[in-house]
Amino acid sequence: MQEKYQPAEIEHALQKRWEETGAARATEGSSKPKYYCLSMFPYPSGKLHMGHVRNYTIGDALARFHRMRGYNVLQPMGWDAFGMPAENAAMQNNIPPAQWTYANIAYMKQQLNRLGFAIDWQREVTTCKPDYYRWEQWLFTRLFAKGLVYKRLGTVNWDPVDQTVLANEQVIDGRGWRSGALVEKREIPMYYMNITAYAEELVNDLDTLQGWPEAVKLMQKNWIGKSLGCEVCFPIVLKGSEGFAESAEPPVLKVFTTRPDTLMGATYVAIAAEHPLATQLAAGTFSQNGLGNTPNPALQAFIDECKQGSVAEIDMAKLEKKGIATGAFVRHPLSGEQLPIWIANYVLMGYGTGAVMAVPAHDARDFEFATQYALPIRQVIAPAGESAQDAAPTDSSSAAGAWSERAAEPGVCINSGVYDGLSFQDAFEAIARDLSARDLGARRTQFRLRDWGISRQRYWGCPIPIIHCARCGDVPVPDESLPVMLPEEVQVTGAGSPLAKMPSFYECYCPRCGKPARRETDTLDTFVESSWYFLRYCCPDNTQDMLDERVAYWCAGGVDQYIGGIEHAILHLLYARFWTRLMRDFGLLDGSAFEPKKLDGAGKWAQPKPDAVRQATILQDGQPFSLSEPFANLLTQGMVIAPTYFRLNSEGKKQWINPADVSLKLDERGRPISAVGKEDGLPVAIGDTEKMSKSKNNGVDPQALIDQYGADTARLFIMFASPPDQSLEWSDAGVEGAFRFLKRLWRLVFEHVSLGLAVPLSDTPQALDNLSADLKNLRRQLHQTIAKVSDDYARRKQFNTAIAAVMELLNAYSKFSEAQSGANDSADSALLPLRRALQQEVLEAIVLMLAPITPHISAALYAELRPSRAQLETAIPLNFPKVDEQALVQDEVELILQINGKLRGSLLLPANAERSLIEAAALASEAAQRHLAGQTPKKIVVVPGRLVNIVL
RNA sequence: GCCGAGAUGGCGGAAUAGGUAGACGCAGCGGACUCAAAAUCCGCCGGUGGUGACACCAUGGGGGUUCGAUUCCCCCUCUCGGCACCA
Repeated sequence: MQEKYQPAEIEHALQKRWEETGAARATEGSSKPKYYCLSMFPYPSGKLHMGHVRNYTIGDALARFHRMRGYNVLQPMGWDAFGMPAENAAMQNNIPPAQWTYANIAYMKQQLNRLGFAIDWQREVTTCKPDYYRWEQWLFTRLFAKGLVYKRLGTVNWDPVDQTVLANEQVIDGRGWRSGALVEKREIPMYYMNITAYAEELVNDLDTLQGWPEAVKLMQKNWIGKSLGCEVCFPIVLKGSEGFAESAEPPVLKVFTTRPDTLMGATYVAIAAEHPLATQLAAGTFSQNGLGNTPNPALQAFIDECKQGSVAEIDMAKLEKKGIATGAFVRHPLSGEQLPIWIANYVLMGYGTGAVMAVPAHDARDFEFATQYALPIRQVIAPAGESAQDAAPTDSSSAAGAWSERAAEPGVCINSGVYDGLSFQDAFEAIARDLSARDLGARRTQFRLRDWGISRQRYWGCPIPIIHCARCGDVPVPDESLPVMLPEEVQVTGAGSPLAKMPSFYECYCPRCGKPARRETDTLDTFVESSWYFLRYCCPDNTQDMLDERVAYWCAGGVDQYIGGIEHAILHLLYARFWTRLMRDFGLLDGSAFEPKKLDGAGKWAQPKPDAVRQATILQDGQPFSLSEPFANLLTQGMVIAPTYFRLNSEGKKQWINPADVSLKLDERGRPISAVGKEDGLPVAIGDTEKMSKSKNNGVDPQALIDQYGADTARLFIMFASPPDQSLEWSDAGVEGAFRFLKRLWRLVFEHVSLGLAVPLSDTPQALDNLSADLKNLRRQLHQTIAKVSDDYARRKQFNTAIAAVMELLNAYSKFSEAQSGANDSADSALLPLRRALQQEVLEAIVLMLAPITPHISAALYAELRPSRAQLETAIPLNFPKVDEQALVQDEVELILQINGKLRGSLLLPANAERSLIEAAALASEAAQRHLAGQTPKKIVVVPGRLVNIVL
């Protein structure tokens, strides 16, 4: 055995062997239970960053742990390869996006292998390759035929100088990031996916996800935002138009409200600037009884003003509330009162009907707006707990005081005529009923969730398989013409869509009538690729079908463990849940659909199916395979965050500087006060601490860490630094400690092995009866540690505490060994063989417990400890240690002694001591006597196995 | 602005079901070994008072429930994530 720990040497040797033997390959149809361990695939941005290392180390640790526990494990990896950064790189470096992407993939794949992840690379999926994206084109055409994909206008950020659509990220302070031009909203035709059709199911099924964090389920629930309320119709009137034609049905303005109980407090209505009524009133095309047909330039000016700025909701929400009275009115559906129609920038066209009834007394936003524009505020709800009499009736703008959150809470109706005195629920019912009777409203369920716009006016994405024909309309590309290939040689300029400038791409013939037609040049949102990649891992080699029955084997009951960043808690996970249901409803995830398929000629899968696969396909708990929820257990990893640094360039734009190129000046307490560039020594501004990202250039490259210390130290350190679901501010202080620990482990094993191997104590049960106290104690700690570590891996998924427990055990081992070497020549040397056997048992267990996290050193050390058993040919050759319950038994326990809840001492008592004995011992103790000073205790609290509290 | 999460020594963090606050590690200080250095090993290490035993204070801030609160409840501050075209 080598005396020194040399990570580079052992890691390279093992990685080579694992690769040669296909150690991480997963095959269907073993008798073991399956465990599908999935990590979110990376965007190939160039290099791995610390977030990747953290994510994939967690995944690998869980995969290896379960393999050691006897599972048939699948751990795949792939590339979320379409997206904007490739186009930006193309512009910056004049390199085609495809070339840039494939180069990054090659580099990052090598980095992943250097970290020793047990990935089954035979299942690698790359989303920018036609053999992947062809299937989403294929499904798109079917979704389109069923109306689950449809076309309508959508609003985008428009850069008027570059004449191009911008992503929200490309809009900085309301300006285009390249041109600096003020961004405008523009409506263009786009394709949408009808996710709202599944809103009910998506929100209801959250309750079935027992393996998901509550926070994620809550965020999804709020995002979908199911609310019960009323649709209320306000008939539109123009001043002076009443009485002309009473019989004529006036057009109505529809609003949605969750608070119909406040309807009598509505003092105006507000519509979004994009609302059709706003457009008509401004243009003078809304007319009634000969009125309202003159254009209103002031309205038009306000609507145009609202068109400025980005479409991002966060920007909209931060806007100062502004509005304009249209001069038009509506009639209150119950009171008949006339209320003014305002156009307001705080009303979103995307939610509900794009119009709201405003109740300033009981809604914070309406209150702010009404206060600003001196609109009436009418209190109609008495706060719960206060009687209706106590609340002063108000009906004037002068009553406007400060807003109190309590005003928005449900209470009892006042100032509401026939509804006075009714509770929220009763008023809701009564008003809904009365509206319904007048045909001016009805109960309605409204979702906050909007349909998913999937068109992108960009090049590096999956082409949308539609052909626009002047005669036939939008025609889906027929199966035999799929895939629509994305040309890989292209000029990206940042102005407009490259595909729209390539006649060779868009010129085509209509598949229906054969006449010249134009191919769609938009590409799909990259969230589409990441919505189903985990299913394709099961069958990436199938050239005949999108999915096959191997999905039924690996995804029975869902992916067993999904691991990824908390930033994906809403969008990605919701889209994946949605797509899984779409594929289910198209029979793609249906056991019976797999069965009769012809699979011959498709390559590998033409082989007879293993029984386990067939059974998974046909029967699962007596039901045919079907999948709705893709991820049974979800671990949302906290962000790896780092400070951002920047300088302003001559145009006033921020140039982000990587933390590696910055040196900090610290104050006495170690806090950064200023920063300078390492190269030039010039000052650098310190920005926020944010998630590592390409756009803020604050990612830390783990490569240096791996080069210096090896993969095991990098893995150990990042897992030890904090629990996986917590965000982690990057600092490499402490890496040294992880490395030291591995060196120390190596040395202790070396010292043990040098004295000759022993048979572990656990293999000689007859010896266990003769253990001395110190042997018993160490062995108890060993098995307590095994129990704790197993629980941390399997249930808690908290690795920092598992590592800490192993470190403690190694400390105890070290003390024990030292004491032993002093005792060797004394009388108890008869115990020497037992001591050696226990040391062997402890070291083997430590090495195995660490194997999921530090697989290389573990495999190498186990080979020294158990040369006969170590099968280094396979990736995870070893069984996880088992707890010996007998070793945990304790004769005496320490109880904490408290007096009035304060720690005053401890008691050593038999583990089975009765309450009376515990109380007596507590009262008799020296500490109790001192504090009691003759007083009689009021009561004594005994918590078995933990503490005694004497209350005075 | 809205939704979600978090805040514990000089630093990362532990305390799993309301029961010893600070495990484990980093940094620091002292010592051993060494010609010396590195490496390694041993000891100390939240604050205040005390020679000491010990006492008091302390888990972002303020209040509450409890024999007992880092943990539960209410209010507030700050930080992080998401907000539909970053992925």
